[in-house]
Amino acid sequence: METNACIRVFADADYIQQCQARLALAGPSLEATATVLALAGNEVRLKMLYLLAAEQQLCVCDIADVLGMTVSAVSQHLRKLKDGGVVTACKVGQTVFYALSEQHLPLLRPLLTGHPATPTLQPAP
Amino acid sequence: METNACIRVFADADYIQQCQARLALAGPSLEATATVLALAGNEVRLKMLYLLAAEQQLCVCDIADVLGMTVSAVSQHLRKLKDGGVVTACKVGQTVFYALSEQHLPLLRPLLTGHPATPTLQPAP
DNA sequence: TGCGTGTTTAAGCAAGTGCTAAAATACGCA
DNA sequence: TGCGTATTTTAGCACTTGCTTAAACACGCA
Repeated sequence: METNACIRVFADADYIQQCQARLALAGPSLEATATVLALAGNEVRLKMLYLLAAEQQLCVCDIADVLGMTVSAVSQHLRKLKDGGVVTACKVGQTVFYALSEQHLPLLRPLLTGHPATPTLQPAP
Repeated sequence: METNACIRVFADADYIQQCQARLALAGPSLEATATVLALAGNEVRLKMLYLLAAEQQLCVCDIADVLGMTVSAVSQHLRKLKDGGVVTACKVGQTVFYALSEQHLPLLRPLLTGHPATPTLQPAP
């Protein structure tokens, strides 16, 4: 009943069905993970997440200054991150501070560590 | 000299520059990571990687059967994964077996584990 | 050599992405 | 109330993505 099974030496139909069963179980979890990775798999957004991991929290216009981008563009990225549950927003007066959300931190932390970084303070040359 | 710095209570120009310095160091590494995450951040490709992690290696048409997709579509995904150094191809006769590459495995492994799975064999109901 | 099978490639297209520019909110303060 | 600032939203547009279909390779075998 397979649409295009090749003439494999071992298994075949059983093998395919076993893989499908595995995927049926892990599928939803994988789809949720893919959503988060798609958010982190953008150069600009990953830099934002890296900055937020280092600075705890940042407002929109500071992120825009650091990245050299429009406030509008940054705001749109942050919206996607917030919708995906990756960051949280905290409004103080008229400025909005964004921070990493706890929700996906276990998944994200290993992706944000191990990059070359200044150890908090770098000496002048 | 900032384009749109908001009136922050602490730091400002110094603060921005410190963040920029941090990004200048981690930037290239983050960009490489973003490339891999963009590949993994696709539902279909993440499932492929998950299957390869479980089965060690799979040929194109078996992946197509398991996912219920066209061989062509699967092949195009595998090409991207191979170009990104995420999987390797091994041609045996006329069938090509794909496997996870060692190169980005440290980054990918935590993303592929922790999903609900059958422990190799599941009993009949 | 020719056919069948496994895979890749190319062209085309609908849908999605990420930016800009401009308008719309939201808030604090005089 | 009105102004200035921080942010969001909208519309528009160039570009990318992921699929389908069809053709092209590549390999094993009679």
